[in-house]
Amino acid sequence: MNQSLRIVLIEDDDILRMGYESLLNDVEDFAVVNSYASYDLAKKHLETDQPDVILLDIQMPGTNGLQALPFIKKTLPNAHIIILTVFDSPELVFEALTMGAGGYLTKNSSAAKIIDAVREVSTGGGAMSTNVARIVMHSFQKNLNSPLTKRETEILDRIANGQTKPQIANDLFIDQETVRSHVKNIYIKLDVNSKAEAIKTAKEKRFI
Amino acid sequence: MNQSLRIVLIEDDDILRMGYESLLNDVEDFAVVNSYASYDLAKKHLETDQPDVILLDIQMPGTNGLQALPFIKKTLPNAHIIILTVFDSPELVFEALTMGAGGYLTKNSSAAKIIDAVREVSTGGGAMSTNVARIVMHSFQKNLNSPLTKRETEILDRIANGQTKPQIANDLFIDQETVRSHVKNIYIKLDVNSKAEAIKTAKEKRFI
DNA sequence: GCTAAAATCACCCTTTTTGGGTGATCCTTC
DNA sequence: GAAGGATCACCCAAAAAGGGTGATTTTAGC
Repeated sequence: MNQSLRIVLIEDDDILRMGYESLLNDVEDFAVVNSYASYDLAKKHLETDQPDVILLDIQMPGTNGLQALPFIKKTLPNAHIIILTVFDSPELVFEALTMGAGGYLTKNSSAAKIIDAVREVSTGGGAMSTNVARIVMHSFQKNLNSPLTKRETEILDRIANGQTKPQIANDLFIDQETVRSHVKNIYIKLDVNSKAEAIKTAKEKRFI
Repeated sequence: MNQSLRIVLIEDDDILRMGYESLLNDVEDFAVVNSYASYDLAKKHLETDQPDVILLDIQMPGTNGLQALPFIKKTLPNAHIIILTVFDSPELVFEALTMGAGGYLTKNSSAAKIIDAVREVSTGGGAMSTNVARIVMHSFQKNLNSPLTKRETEILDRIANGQTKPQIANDLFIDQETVRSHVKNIYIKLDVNSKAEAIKTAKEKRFI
């Protein structure tokens, strides 16, 4: 027989929590096993709840959602967590994703989107609302008008990965002096005079 | 009056191209102004086509979609480009996103998803299919079982950003010797003996 | 085919940074 | 009160960085 997908809600707004609960319970193979108004209230029950998916609000009394994330991950390593919040600042999104959230939805998401997202993350997939996708995609975008040449970019990239000039020279089959020469040009173009500044500037301007 | 959203398709499969064209033309405010079987055929017309959104296949005869991306971006800086392909390898996804694609859809996407995506990217939003979202989210995930302490992580992170030990000491208001001490412990924990190796290992294992 | 930009290498020089060893003190947290 | 974490100290030699100045060769755009 097919087991239902076990879902836990952690959301401090009573109306919303009940709304999500009824929404998700109406889905054939979904079962909201429990719902809590805060992580502090939820934590001692999570282990017995054995959720497959947790919908987690960020703003909550006591331990907030992002703070709770690593603890949940630790007690339930196989649970998939979807952040469900009104906030969509890059900082919060990135923190949630680095902490291992499987999804990040803003609360304007449609019922269908939420149901889709739960199903998606339960199989190890990813789910995010379009505004979050925008933020994430933006973070990947490189500056296409870099003043650095291909070779210079290659070398600066290696410097940013901690390689020394001799190592770079060796890897690229060129002389150390050539690397030095490129680095000097990089410094001039970026108007800096040290590795740290070069990396900082290049990252800020998205040249690397 | 409201202008229609001008769309251009670049897709080498005739059947698919016609299918997308008819799908998108059926949308009230969408207008497929032209469609091409390759970028090489499209390039001289793109400027006059003035598309708002371009659906771009990767696999094509001649210049492929990813190679074409920077050129399109250059001639049409305000056009939004959606990659529409069968491939979803991390490498291709990241390359497309760094090159400035506004969306990345795999070809198993439903008609509704494609229409949504076009509308979304046209307003500067992001769009990706769930399998792509999984790849992208995965790339953010940090290892929550790092052997490094908070301070060690902080310091290794700064090393990875090119800072020298004296600079780090200064920024963190601690002595250089303390930084050295942390670095030594980091090297022991990671079983390495240079910055480059430490950064490499830490990035591979997602400790930073 | 010419010209400019990019990539390559050379040698001058001093200062800074690195990495290894060995040890000690002071918190905090369980 | 014990352990792990964070702090600082002093030994040392080797490595790397950065600044200046100049030259050659390759590649790419008009």
